[in-house]
Amino acid sequence: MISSEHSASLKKYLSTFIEIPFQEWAYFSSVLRMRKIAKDEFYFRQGDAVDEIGFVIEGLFYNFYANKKAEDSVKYFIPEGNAIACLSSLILNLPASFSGQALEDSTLLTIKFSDLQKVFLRHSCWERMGRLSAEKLYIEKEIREERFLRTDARKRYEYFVKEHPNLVNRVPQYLIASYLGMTPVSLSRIRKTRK
Amino acid sequence: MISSEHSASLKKYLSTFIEIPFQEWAYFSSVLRMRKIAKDEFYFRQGDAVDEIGFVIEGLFYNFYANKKAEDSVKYFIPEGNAIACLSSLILNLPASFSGQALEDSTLLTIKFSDLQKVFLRHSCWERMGRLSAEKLYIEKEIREERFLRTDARKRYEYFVKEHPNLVNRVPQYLIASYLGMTPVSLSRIRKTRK
DNA sequence: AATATTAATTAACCTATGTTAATTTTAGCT
DNA sequence: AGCTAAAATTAACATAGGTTAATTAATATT
Repeated sequence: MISSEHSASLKKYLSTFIEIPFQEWAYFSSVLRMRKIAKDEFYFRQGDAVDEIGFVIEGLFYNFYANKKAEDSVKYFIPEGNAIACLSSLILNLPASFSGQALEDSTLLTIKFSDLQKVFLRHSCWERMGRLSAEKLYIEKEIREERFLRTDARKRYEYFVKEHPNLVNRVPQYLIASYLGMTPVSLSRIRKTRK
Repeated sequence: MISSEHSASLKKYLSTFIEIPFQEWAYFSSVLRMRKIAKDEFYFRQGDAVDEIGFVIEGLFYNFYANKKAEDSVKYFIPEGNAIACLSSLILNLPASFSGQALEDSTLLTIKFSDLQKVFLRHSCWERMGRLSAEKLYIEKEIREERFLRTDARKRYEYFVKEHPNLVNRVPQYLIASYLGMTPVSLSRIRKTRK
């Protein structure tokens, strides 16, 4: 059982989507587990069979595709207050297509995907929560698509600084470069010539 | 009221996500409208207030961002059997961030977003359908993200040919180029040097 | 069928970004 | 604090892909 102190941040997160009946939250929080992951440790690795979703209570993760020859490709940063999972693999029941690794000492609340499937059947509020959070994730990816489609490297960095001011000094620069689809050398040049 | 002949393809599509009780389908199909859109006509325009989702029964659409100076940026192709909407605008209640235009004479079944919200409250099967289709869209965008992040122009075209063989000869080449984030000149060069 | 329009190809040239490698700075360790 | 390793910067050079413009091919129109 997780202390309410620890689950408060997750409850707050979920409450942005739905109102959770008391009983439902009681059940939901009973299937949560807490897990600490030290800096540089993996939460899951590309190729793993994954079967849970994590919620970052404190700390910071990043997801990345491991490339054979080239540098890894950073897919996403996940700071506290956000969910981390290889969602497509959970849904399609495939091995993880990317890895998740801690950039700081972190604490997660985790729920098994099978338990999540079960709560979907308990009460429609969970189904709704699932829909709304999937929609939110979709919109985030849509924005990312738009950036790759319409903007060059310099502008992508400008957007990043504007939209993730908290990450700029918290994440190594070469990972930001990778997230934005450019080399660390290129990002360094861009930073040098900013107004 | 839409004839069952016309709504069959939508029912089939939705049935890949959920089992729809008879009564629910009766209601759902009663709020559908049919709409024909001729080649080159817009379904919606960037900046419009949009309030519906379309399902393509026959024909083909594409969504694109209109750029000030540069060519338009193609976001997506929507052939028959797929849904077309500016989803983020519906969800966030914002003007459409891109346009949707017919590439062929097309037929749509449409549902008002407000009616969709209502069916979500009628029966949890709809909520589930919403979740599952949002998840599906998310996964598609995730794949697109991965392509922009890890692969060069040539490879992106190879994937396109492999994954959308039906579109290759149905869509003007310069739109495919735009969809893949390159110029028509560049795509022409790539095609010239393919094995 | 002839004409007009639009799309695709080709060529010449250009630029943003990649590559490699050396140098400096920063952050971690003991 | 001093040593080590990792990250960031810089410079020199390479290249994928952009730009412009001319040419050819395909499509639509009368």
